[in-house]
Amino acid sequence: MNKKQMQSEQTKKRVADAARSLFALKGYKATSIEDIVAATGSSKGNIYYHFKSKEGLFLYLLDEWDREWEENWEKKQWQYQTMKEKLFGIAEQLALEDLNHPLTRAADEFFHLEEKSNEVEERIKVIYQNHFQFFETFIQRGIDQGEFKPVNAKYLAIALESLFVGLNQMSRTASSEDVGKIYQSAVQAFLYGMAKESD
Amino acid sequence: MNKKQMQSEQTKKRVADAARSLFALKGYKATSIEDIVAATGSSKGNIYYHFKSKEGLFLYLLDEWDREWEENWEKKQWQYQTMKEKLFGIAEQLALEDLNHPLTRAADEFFHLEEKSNEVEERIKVIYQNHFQFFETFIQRGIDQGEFKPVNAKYLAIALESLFVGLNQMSRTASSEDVGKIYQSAVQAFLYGMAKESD
DNA sequence: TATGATACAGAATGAACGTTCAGTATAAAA
DNA sequence: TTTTATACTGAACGTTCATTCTGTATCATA
Repeated sequence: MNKKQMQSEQTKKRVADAARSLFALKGYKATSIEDIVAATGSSKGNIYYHFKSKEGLFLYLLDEWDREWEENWEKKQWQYQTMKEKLFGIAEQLALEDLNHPLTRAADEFFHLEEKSNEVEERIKVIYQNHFQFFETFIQRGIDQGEFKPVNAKYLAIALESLFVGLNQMSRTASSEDVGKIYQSAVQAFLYGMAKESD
Repeated sequence: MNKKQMQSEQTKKRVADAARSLFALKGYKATSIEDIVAATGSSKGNIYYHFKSKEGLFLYLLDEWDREWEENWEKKQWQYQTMKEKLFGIAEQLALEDLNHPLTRAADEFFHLEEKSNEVEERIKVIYQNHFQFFETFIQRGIDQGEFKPVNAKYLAIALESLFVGLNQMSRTASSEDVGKIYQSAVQAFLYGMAKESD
C-alpha cells in the first residue's frame, strides 16, 4: 500500500472515530458536520470526499458495528451448550451493548428519522432482515434439536427481534442494575412462559 | 359557554385535527407550522396562541390518544374472562392500533428525537411509567388470581411494554396480514414459552 | 356605549446546516 | 522532470423553520 493510501485510510478512520464519539454524545441530528470538522481538524470537503454524505457516514459506522457484533458472538457462543443457554447469552450481550455501545442512542434516532432517502430506507430494511434471519435460523435449530416447541420460526423471530429492540429502548429509562434483570426476565418469560399451566 | 369560547374551541380542534393528519402523513419533523397554517386557514400566530409550541401541540395530541386508548380498553376488556385472554385482547387492540392509528409513526419519531426540551423528556417518561404501571397491576392481578407464575411483576411489566414497543416498530416492515400473527405469536410465547419442557 | 380581554393575522427575525465547488497541495506514475 | 490522479481546503450557497412581535378585529362585560 502507498504512503498516500495509508494516510488516506488513517484520516478516514480518524473521521469515523470522531464522528462515532460525537454521535454518541449528542445524537445524530444534533451532531453537525461542523462539529466533526472541529473535532478532527479535517475540512468539510474532505469529509465529503471520504463519505458520500452525513447519512453515508452514519451507515458506515453502523456496518462496522454489525460486523463487530457478529464477530463477538461467534467467539462467545461456544461457551454455551444448549440453545436456551445461548439465548440467555445473546440477551446478556445485547444488554451490555445497550448500556455501553456508543451508537445505540444515535442509531435509534437515525432509524426513526422520517426524512430518509430511499437508499437509506432500503439499507435499514436489510439490517433488520439480517436480524430476523439470524433469529429464525437460531429458533429453527432449537426446534430441530428438540429444545423448542414446533413454533412458527418466522413469526417468532420477528417477535424476538421486536422484544430486543423494545428492551433496548426501555433500558434507557431504567437504572443500569435493573437492565440485566429486565433482559433476563424477558427471556425467561419467552422461554418458559409466564402462565402457570401450559396447554 | 360563550359564542366566542365555542368558536375558540372549534378552531383549536380544527388545528388539532389538521395537525394530526399532517403528522401522520409526513411525520413530525417534516410537518411545518406553515403546513398546518395552509391546511387550516388559521394563522401562525393563532396556532401559537392556542398551543405553546410545536412540541406542545404534539403532546396535546398524544394526551388525547392515551385517553381514547384507555376508554376503549375499559369498554372492551369485559368481553374477556381470564387474564390470559385479556392479554391476547390487549395485543389485538395494539396490533390494530399500530396498523391504523395515524400517530404511531410520528410518535415514534417524536420519542426518538434528541433535541427535546427537558419538559418534554419528563412528559415522555411519565407516559412510559403509566404503561409500566398498567402492565404491572395487570400481571399482579394475574398472579393473585393464580393464572400467572409468581414472577417479578415489575421487571416483567417493563419486558411486556418493551415487547409491544418493539412489535409496533417491526410491524411497519411487515405486511399487514402478518402483523396480527406476529403479535399473537409473541404473546403466545410470552404466556406459554417457546421451550419444550418448563422447569 | 366604552372598556377590556380574547382571538386572530402575517410579516420579520434569526439561526442552523448539509452540500457544493473552484481551487490548492501532495505524491505516484510516466 | 512533467503529468496526472488523489487528497484536501474552506468560503459560499441555498434552504428550511420555529418562534416572536406588533398590530387588528371581535365579542363579553361594566
